[in-house]
Amino acid sequence: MKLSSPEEYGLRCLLRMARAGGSVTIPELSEAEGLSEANVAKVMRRLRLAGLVESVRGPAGGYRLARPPERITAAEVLQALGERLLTADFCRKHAGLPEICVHAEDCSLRALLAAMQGALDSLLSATTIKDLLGNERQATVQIAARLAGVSSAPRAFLPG
Amino acid sequence: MKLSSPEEYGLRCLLRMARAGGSVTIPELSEAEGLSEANVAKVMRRLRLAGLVESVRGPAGGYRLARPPERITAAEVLQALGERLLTADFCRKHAGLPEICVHAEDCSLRALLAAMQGALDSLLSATTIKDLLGNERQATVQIAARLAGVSSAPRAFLPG
DNA sequence: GGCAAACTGTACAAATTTGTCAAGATCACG
DNA sequence: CGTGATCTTGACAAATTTGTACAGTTTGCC
Repeated sequence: MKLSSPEEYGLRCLLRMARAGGSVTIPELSEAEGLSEANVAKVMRRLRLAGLVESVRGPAGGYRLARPPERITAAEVLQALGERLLTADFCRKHAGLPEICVHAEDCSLRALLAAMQGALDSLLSATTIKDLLGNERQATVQIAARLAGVSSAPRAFLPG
Repeated sequence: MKLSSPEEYGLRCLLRMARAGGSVTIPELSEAEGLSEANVAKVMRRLRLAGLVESVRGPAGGYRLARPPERITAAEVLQALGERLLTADFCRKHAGLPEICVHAEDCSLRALLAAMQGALDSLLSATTIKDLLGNERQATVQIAARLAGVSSAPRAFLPG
């Protein structure tokens, strides 16, 4: 069980964009993340189709986040770039007999997958891009706070 | 993000074995799960190397669980057949620059992966093969009970 | 209008994962 | 002690995933 390449690269690119603040080009992301431009383009396309980023063509173009970082969840990103653990066709696409899913074993496998997905969703839908902007230790603290249902560092509005 | 084939097949075969009670052969598992014998053999080998099942060769041979179903966790099974979300070489084996991991973005990705793995471990190490032996609904209830820290159906020892 | 920078989209190549095959080793039983 | 059922193992083939190439489109700027 591991993250697919698009899932990982998509997260990395979004984090880069969030840190950069404004508009970022494919060559810039390519350079920063050590990925080929073609590969970055492929990932960014999917993020655009999912509505997580917006693109501007032509010189001075590039990508920008479609929403502020605190309103983009890790769950949305992974959903946009990969599949869930338990898909609708799970019982169809696997080995052998079509009626195999009526057996108890397979159904309980579905139960396990559903529980795993649920555990991940709790975490991922509470975690935003903004939570991940610090270093590893800071991000760990933010994620833990989210899971505990504690709003991180409540502070006054800053004008502008 | 999805289960690898060995992970899925291994869980299925272990559930079959647990239901069967005693010794089960590769042809039997192959038939029951709709997998080729060669494929079953490959998966069972890894389960044996991980110490989750024991094999007997020769006629009347086969595989049996190395421990009772309530002492084999889903976490152990997945560990035996696949990789964890965050491996030691995560920062080494990925695109480009070796020093890329000193950057804040990548470290916070590590934080996310670690949190995801932690959430899954909580679930998977509390869930045993025995919890999955019923049908889908029953398994769902068992898993939920484990997560809540409630021991399922406490009952008296049975002699033998 | 022409050029260059940038995104878009499809088709193809490379790498990894998955599945199969075949030859070998072990053992119960007669 | 031979035979057949069974597990064991490494090499190979097929499928999927991943990465690249390339030909296009858009747009700001001169």
